[in-house]
Formats: sequence, C-alpha cells, structure tokens
Amino acid sequence: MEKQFTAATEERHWREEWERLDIGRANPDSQRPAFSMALPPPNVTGRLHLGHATNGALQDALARFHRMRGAEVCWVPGTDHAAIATQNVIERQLAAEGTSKETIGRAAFDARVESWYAEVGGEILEQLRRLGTTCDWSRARFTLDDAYVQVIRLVFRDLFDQGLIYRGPRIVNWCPRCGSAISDEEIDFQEHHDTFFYVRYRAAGPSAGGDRDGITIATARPETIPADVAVAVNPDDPRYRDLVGTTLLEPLTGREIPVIADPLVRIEVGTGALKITPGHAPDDYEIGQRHGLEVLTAIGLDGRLRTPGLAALDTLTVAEARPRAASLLRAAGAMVREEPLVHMVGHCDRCGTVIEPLVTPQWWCRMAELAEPAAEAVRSGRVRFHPPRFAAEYLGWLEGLRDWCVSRQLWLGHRIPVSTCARGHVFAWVDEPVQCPRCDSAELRHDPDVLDTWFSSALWPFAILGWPEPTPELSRFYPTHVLSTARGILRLWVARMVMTSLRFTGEVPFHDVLIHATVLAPDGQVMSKSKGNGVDPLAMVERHGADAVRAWAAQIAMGIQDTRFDERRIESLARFANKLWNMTRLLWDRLPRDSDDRILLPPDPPRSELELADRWILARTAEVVERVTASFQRFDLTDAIDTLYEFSWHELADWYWELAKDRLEPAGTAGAVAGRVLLATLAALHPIMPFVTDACASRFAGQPASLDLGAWPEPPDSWRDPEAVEAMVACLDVTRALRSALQESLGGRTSRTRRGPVAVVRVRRGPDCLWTDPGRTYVARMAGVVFDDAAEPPPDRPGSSAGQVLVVGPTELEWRPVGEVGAGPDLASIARELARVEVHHANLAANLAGPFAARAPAVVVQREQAKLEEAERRIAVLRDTLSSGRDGVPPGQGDPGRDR
RNA sequence: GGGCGAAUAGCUCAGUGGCAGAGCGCCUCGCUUACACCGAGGAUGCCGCAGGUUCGAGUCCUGCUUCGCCCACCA
Repeated sequence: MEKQFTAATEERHWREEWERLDIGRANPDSQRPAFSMALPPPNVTGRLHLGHATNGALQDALARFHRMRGAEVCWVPGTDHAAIATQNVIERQLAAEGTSKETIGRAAFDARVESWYAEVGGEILEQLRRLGTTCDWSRARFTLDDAYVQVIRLVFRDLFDQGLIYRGPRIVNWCPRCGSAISDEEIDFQEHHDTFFYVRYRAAGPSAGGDRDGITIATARPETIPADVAVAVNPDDPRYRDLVGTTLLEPLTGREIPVIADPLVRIEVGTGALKITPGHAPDDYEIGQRHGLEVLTAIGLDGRLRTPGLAALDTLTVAEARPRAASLLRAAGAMVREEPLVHMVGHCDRCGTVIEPLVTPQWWCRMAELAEPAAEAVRSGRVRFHPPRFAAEYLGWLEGLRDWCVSRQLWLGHRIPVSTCARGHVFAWVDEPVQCPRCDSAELRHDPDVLDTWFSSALWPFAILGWPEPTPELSRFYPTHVLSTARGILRLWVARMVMTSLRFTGEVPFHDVLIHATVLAPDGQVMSKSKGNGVDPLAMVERHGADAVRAWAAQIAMGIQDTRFDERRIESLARFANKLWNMTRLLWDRLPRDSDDRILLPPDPPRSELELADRWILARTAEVVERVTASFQRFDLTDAIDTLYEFSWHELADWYWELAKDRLEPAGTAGAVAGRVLLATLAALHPIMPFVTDACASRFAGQPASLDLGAWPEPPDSWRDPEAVEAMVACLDVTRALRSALQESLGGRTSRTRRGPVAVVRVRRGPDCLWTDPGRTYVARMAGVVFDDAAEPPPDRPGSSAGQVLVVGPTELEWRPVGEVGAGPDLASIARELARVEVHHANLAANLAGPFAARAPAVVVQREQAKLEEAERRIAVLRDTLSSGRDGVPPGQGDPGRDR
C-alpha cells in the first residue's frame, strides 16, 4: 500500500467500480423496503456550486445509509431547463458577442439553446458523479424531455378544465428587459435612495374644500401621474374626511379625478393621501378594482412612457421621465416640497432590471383550492420539516396566497398548451390539435406564452416516476421519503410540489423536507457569480478529495446556522481520510495476506482470549455505531461525522492501534479485533466518505465489492462491556496525567527510543486495572514508565517519598525520574496549583453544604462528592510536596525560568 | 413595520440544564518501522449585555445590543 491515500486515483477507480456494480440502480421488483428521493434538478445554467455539492453529499449519505440498512433505494437525478435563467445566460453570451436574440432570430436562438443544454446538462450530472453520488442515472430526467412535457400538458389541461387556470388582465411584475411577467417570488428587493415628491392636487371646483384648495399627496413616481385616476385617503382620517367625494385636478394634464376613501391607505405615511394609479402599482390596482376605477396606462411594456397627451414625457424611459415630470410640477407650482426617500424597489431576480408593475393579460393558477390541502399536509405531520421551524414559514406563505401568474413572455420554455380557434373557442390540449374540438375550425392560434419554469418543477417527484401511468416505480417509490434542498426555494418549489402532488396523486410528494445550510463566502457574503466570490466544489475535490468535501458537507449541512466557507475544515478531513488509510496500512503490513494481497483476518477470538483493551474497543465500537445510526436516522450528519472522526482518530488510532501494534501476530487476538473494529468503523463512515472507506475495506479478504453492498454494522451484544470501558478509561486518564506531569517536569527529555522508560511509578491507591497486568502494562508502555511495586503495594499514606505525587480521580500514585536524583518539584507552580485546587475545593464544599445536596439527583451529588474527595487528596499531597520541598531542595532549583 | 436565525478560543464552528469543546493557528518537545498529511504536551474564554427561573444556566424565560436572512400594501 502507498504511504498516502491518493484520492484522485482511488476516486477514479471506485467511481468506475460503482458504475460497474450499478449501485444506484433501483429495482422496483425487489422485496426490500423502499427509500426514495428526487434530486432537486439543478438549473442548466452553468457549473455546479457548493450548494449543489452540499446537497448532493447529504442526499448520497442518506441513500448509502439506507441501502446498507437493507432498503431498495431509488434516487432519481435530473436537470431543469430553467427557462428564464437559461434564456438570460444565452442572452448575455449573445450580448458579449455583440449580437442579440432578435438579431439572430428564433431558429438560431433555439439551436443555440439546444447545444447549451446538451453540453452543460451532461456536465452537471458528470460533476455530481465526481462527488461519488449514487443516483440512479438510468432514470435521469430533463424537464424538456418529451415524456415530461406530456405530464406538464396533462396537468395544465386538467387545471384548465377544472377552472383552476384562467387567463385575464391583471397587474403583474413586469420586467421590461426580459419583456415578461415575473412571479412575486422572483423579485429581488433592493434599497433605493430616491426623492419623495409632495405634490399639490388642486380642487376641481369651489366645492372642493374651500380655503384648503385641494390635497397634497406624496409620491416617489411623479412620472405615473398621467395615469392617476383618483386620490385616496383613509376613511378614518379626520384631515380629509370632508373632501371625500369631491374632485381634484391631476396636476400634469389637468384631468378631474375623485377623492375616495379606502382603509388600505395608511394615515401616517406621507401626507396620508395617496394618488391612485391602478395601471402601475399593485395596491393602487387593488383599490381601483374595489372602487370600480378605470385603468390608465402611462408606461408601455418596453418601460417607456406612453403619454400622447403629454409630449414632454412621451417615449422617455422611466428614469428619464421622472426628473422631467418633477420639473413640470415645479413649473406648474404644484410641487410643495421634496425630501429624500429610502425605500425598497423590486428588481428582476434574473437580470436585475427594475420591475414595472403593469397590467397585462396573463395565465393564472388559482391558489385557494390548492393551498389548503398543502397546509393541512404539514399541520397533520404527513410532511415534516428539518429543522422544524421552516414549517411555520411554509404555512405562513400558504395563508392569503395570491393567484400564481404561470405565464411568461419568453422565447425559452414550455409553450402554454392552449389554442384559440377562429371563432374564439379557447381550449387546452396535451397533443397539439389540428382543429377546434368545439367547431372543427382549422384556424388555430397556439398561445404564444411559455410557462413559468416552476410550474414544471412543481411536478418533479411524480413526473419522474412515470405518472400518470401506474408504473411499478410509482407504486413502489412514491411518495418519496426525503426531499433535501436549500432554504431559498421553499415557496417557489417545495410548497408547490406539495400542492400539485396532493391534487394529482392524492399523496404528499415526500415526508421529510431537509433544509440544508447555506454556504457563505469566507467574508460572510452570499456567494454569487456577480460578486465572483464563489468557490468551485470540483476544485475542492481535486485539491482535497471528494471524501473530504463530502465530510465537510455532512458537518455543515444540517447545522442551524449558515456557515462561512472555510477550506481548513476540508483540509483536516482530507487528513482524516489519510489517517484511515494508514490505520489500514498497519494491519496490511503486519497481518498475513492472501494471494490477492488482501488481509486475512485471524478468526474471531473467543471471549476468554480478549484482554482489557480488546474488550474496551469492541464495547466502544458498539456504542459508537449505535449513536451514529441514530444520528443518521434523525438526519444529524454533523453528529455522525464528528462522532466517527473523534472515535476513529482519538480512540482507535491513538490508543488501540498503539496498544495493538505489538500484538499483531498472525493468529493473535489483537489483529482479529482491530480488523473487525476497523471494518465496522469504515462501514459506518461509508455513507459519508465512500471512497476511502471502500479503498480501505477492499484491502481485507472476504469483503463485498463495495461496503455499499454490504450490511450496516450491527455489533453483537457480546461486544458491550461497561466494566472494560470504565477500567480502560481509568488507564487512559492515568496515562495522560503521567505524560503531562513527565513532560512538564522533564521538558524534552522524554524520547523513548533513546531513553526507554523515563520514570518509576508506584501506585498508592486506585482501581484494580492499575495493579494488575494488562492495565499496568498499557500505562507503562504508553506513558514510558516502569512500575516498581508490582509485588507489594506501599502503605497507603501520603508524602514521605522522594517522588512526586499525582492524583487522578480515584487514583493516587507517585513517580520519580529513572536513574536521576529528582531535580525537585517546581515549588512555585505547585503553590499555584494548590491555590487553584483549594478554591475548587471550597466551591465544591459550599455547594454540597447547601440545598444542592438535597435537591439535585443522587448521581450528580455523588459525582460532586467524589470530586470533593479528590480535591482533598490533591490538597494533601500538594501541601506535603510543598513542605518537603522547602525542607529539602531549595526553591528555585525547579527551573523557575519556565514560570510564566 | 413584522417574523426567524445567529452571537462560544486568534479564525471557522460543535455543544443534548450538571467540571466550557473540536479543527486550524500559536508555544514546547519528538524525524518512535501505519501515518511529519504524524505523535506527546501546553497556552488561549465576561459562552454579546442586563435581568429572571432553577440546588445548578453557554443551554430555559424576558428585555436589550449587533449581524444576517425572510416577509410586508413605507405609496
């Protein structure tokens, strides 16, 4: 075996091996219980980012875990055409080439899109493979596939026929650059620093308010004044009550408009009077509808003014028209004052252009009927969120949901499957018809709009399993079990999947929704292409290995907090992979191997042949596997990887491997135990770090072709051994205390190769394992000491010896350097420690004397009592050392230079 | 304006009412035949602030501060 784990080589090998073994293939005919997931299809807009990688690693860990637990796992991958996002990408490319989609035309644009999908779509799935994910690649779907398109049309037609989809003019979020409607969820609000204009609307006649002569309104958008149809005030506002019902003169063109009262108007904002422009503001539209006001339009779909009656503004852009309108108002004497205004302005999520609310005809999906069942599914617990707080956000959104604008005016996407005939019959279809089903007219006009990309995504979990056909996959793997995704698309996608699934399959689409953490750039900013602060996951894989990236993802994925990217964490996990490799290598070096160079494990030793360390590590393995199993089951991969890391490195390697080293004879128990314990650990790690674990496990004879195909470790009950754990922990504590004391007193003079044992130790009191052989040998070996009182324990009395005394829990022992007259203890540091222990002791004593002793649970009191006793003993030996030190060796000889 | 989350070592983060932890970095020591991508030891904390509950609070409650995210009809 190589001295280091070579991630790149091993990964290539194991990826091929897993493909060959067809690990990810889901067999709907198997008898195993099912576990299924739908991979959130990445947008085919570019390379994979860290969020995809994190989510992929998280899902693959679950897939592998359940496969090893005996489930038939079906994890379906795929990609999303992402109409608006992809169109924007292509448009930016065209712009960079100095052209545009209008210049090259539809056909060339379509060809361009097609080759983009072919190239990038495959690349994205390939990148997921590089992470070692075991999706069922044979089931990969693309939302533009023919079969998928059929499902979309079917759903659309049903919703249309049931009256849940309708077309009508309404105010929408219009992106003038995209030339399309945008849904409420795709608006990016940004803070703008604008001007708040206070504008006087004069009374139209003497009846209107007498001496006050009209109303002053406040607006940020004077350019929309030509489309004003009213001024609204709150019905409870005493300032304006008498003016309701009168008319005012709109100050730019002098039209007469009424003063109306509506509760939506907030008294405290601006002047409490609101100009009503139903054509260009969502609230105004609502108020206008309520009062039966007409909709005037001053801004066209291209974002330019359409004010034929006001030539000064006509055809200007909004940005140009605003100051122009303001100066017209000033010239007319209507501008009362101007002040700075900080407010939020909507931008197109995809291209950043300022959204214009405009009234246009669009297709709408009625939400009321779909939302309530979706809410109920979560309230009843059929769909659970992890972390659970996201249920509240989900439910909150479903309340008072406005109808969903499902049409877009894009070149790219699924055409709305609706045609209108020459006689005006409108009908939805699945296969495009040649004549009208109502009147047989052959003059059909296919609706030019395309569907919101989220309409197709909303069908993902059942569409990919063959719905509406009653496929074996659908009956076997649907509803899916887990959906893992990012927080940002909870409404956009997750909620809509629940809605459509309940409507069309009568089932929830999934039971557990995992919302994983968002990875921020190291500076705490959101990673984004425009900021250029993104981290390429594939570069991380190349630098540190896929296992390290996956283990990092497991660590951060289900943490509550969003996390700043920190490459050092990935590095440390890459070292962990190397550690596992070298732990395997030790066994490979020392144990016999078969003709294929695989480790031949000695037979399972009878219990009677196990010594303390063996019993301890078997017991700890059982405990760790049990804990990790539970962690996986509650999606706590942070705990799973942390527990396994800690155990593998700091129990298995640091202690057991060191102790077992000398006992690794071909037929010895240590090799047998080490092999079994390592294999169990590798198996438990496999869902998270599949490459290195397979690479290591495959060095053993008799292993499955991949750990993924083997069973999840189930340590037998006979491995449990609380007594061994307790005894071994005592040995480890003593060893650590001795190492610490030795190194503190002797500095660097502890090189074991040169010196052998460096101290002589006599145990005064302590657990049996320190008096008897296995435990005593462990301490001697690991701490580099010899015991000199094996035969007869010394009298149990403190002080009166040449050595220093150590108190470790219930244990008390004394030691002195080998062959040296003790240099004498460092009296100053001992005095400091004494002071510390005395304070600790006083605290413990006070606590135990108070109500604590009566109220706290007995175990806790007992523990504190034991601490008190330990503190008492330490105080005794420290005082003793101090006084004998003063009598004997002069203070200061203990190298005061090391004092700090 | 409303809601949610976060605040723990120099940095990035775990932490489940009972002795404050990890990784990285830092200091000392060791090139020990699995691993120097290693090993041994060490230093480093007002657990954001102020109250409260409790025998006991980093952990539960209330208020506050700062940061972040989401929502919202601040026109």
